[in-house]
Amino acid sequence: MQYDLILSNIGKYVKLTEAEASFFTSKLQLKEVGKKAYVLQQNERCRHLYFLNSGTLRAFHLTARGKESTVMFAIADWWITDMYAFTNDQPSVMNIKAVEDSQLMCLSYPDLELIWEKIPKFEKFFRILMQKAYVREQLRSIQNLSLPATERYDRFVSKYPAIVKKVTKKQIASYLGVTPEFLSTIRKER
Amino acid sequence: MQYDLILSNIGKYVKLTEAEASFFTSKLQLKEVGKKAYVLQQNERCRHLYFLNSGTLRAFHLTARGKESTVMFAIADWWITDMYAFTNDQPSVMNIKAVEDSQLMCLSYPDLELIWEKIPKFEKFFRILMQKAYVREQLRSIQNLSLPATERYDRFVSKYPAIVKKVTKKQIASYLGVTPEFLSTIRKER
DNA sequence: CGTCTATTTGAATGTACTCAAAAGCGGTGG
DNA sequence: CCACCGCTTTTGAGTACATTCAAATAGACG
Repeated sequence: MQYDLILSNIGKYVKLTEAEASFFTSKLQLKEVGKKAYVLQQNERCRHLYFLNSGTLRAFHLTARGKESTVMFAIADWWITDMYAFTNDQPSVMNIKAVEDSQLMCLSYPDLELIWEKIPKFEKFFRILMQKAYVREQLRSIQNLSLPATERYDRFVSKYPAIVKKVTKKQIASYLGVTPEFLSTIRKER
Repeated sequence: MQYDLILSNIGKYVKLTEAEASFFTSKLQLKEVGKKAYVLQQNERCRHLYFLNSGTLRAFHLTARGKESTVMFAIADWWITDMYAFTNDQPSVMNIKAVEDSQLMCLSYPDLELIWEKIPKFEKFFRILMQKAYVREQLRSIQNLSLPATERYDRFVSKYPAIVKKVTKKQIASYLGVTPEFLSTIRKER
């Protein structure tokens, strides 16, 4: 049922007892959002950490001049939030918006703290989650600095084929840091 | 003495007993490196996590064409390693090199696992460390995508004044993703 | 079917790069 | 202690990559 995916996601890294699993799931809230709905608006407080049961979300930063920069995409089995805003209780620096109808599990920060306190294994799980997220971002930085746009596109397509199927070229362009027009000319060369 | 800085760094987030602190420090190895010495070479295995007691290190990726991209700088009180290579036991994707004479504490992965096992508080500490590192990288990505080089430079200078004092303009340029020549023209406008 | 947005195409522009060379600076050895 | 050497930084000219703007085409959705 609705908790299967999230429990198996956690189960990849730590083993929970029945009691621990049910304590954890008791803190989860189910949320369904329609395509184009905002899960989080920039400058709002970010109250929840989200886990995607199904659908696709996109996190993006919006500048004063209206330029969008995609921070990340999330599909089923991914965790997503504005980690800066969530953990520091600060106005969020990004929007999170549904690319298609999505079902998510929500976890509040106070509940997460309860979980950490009661089940230390969750500290380990989130340590691993944050470690992987850090490595992912660092590798992305290296690629952005060292590779031309054309290779960044090729690598994105081969690394995230499932995401490529779901999102628009314009959204990929804003993830790669190029304009949609330029991505179009890159793709023509392929 | 040599453990004061690292213990106070950890103490910001978790409280250790005397016994825990001494178990932890028993796993640390002191290392001194001279200016320009390599702490890690790209493609080597990355056996250690490092904490800087003093000095300055720079982590950078080197492309086939010889282009350097600075991943991060570290000064006293910072942790640094090739997190990808360290945690996955893979060939490292970056070099780590001393910008000036430096003193570091080294921790091996097997020892870190022992510490996690014996003192779960360290899972929490590293969860927080990884979380902050993730947030830092994510904010850097957003800036790289949304800001022109000139503003990225201004923000770097105001965010990391202590690092600016230690490293060359060329190294800052490779962190910002511009050529030294272009950074020079940016600075002229200031 | 009509509207809205995404995608493509092309022309003009600008930002950042390459290459070359001069100037500055720090370290080293005679 | 000073002269030289190597590397960093600056400067400038020419170039290339990527952007902006405008408009046509194509797709998605009600």
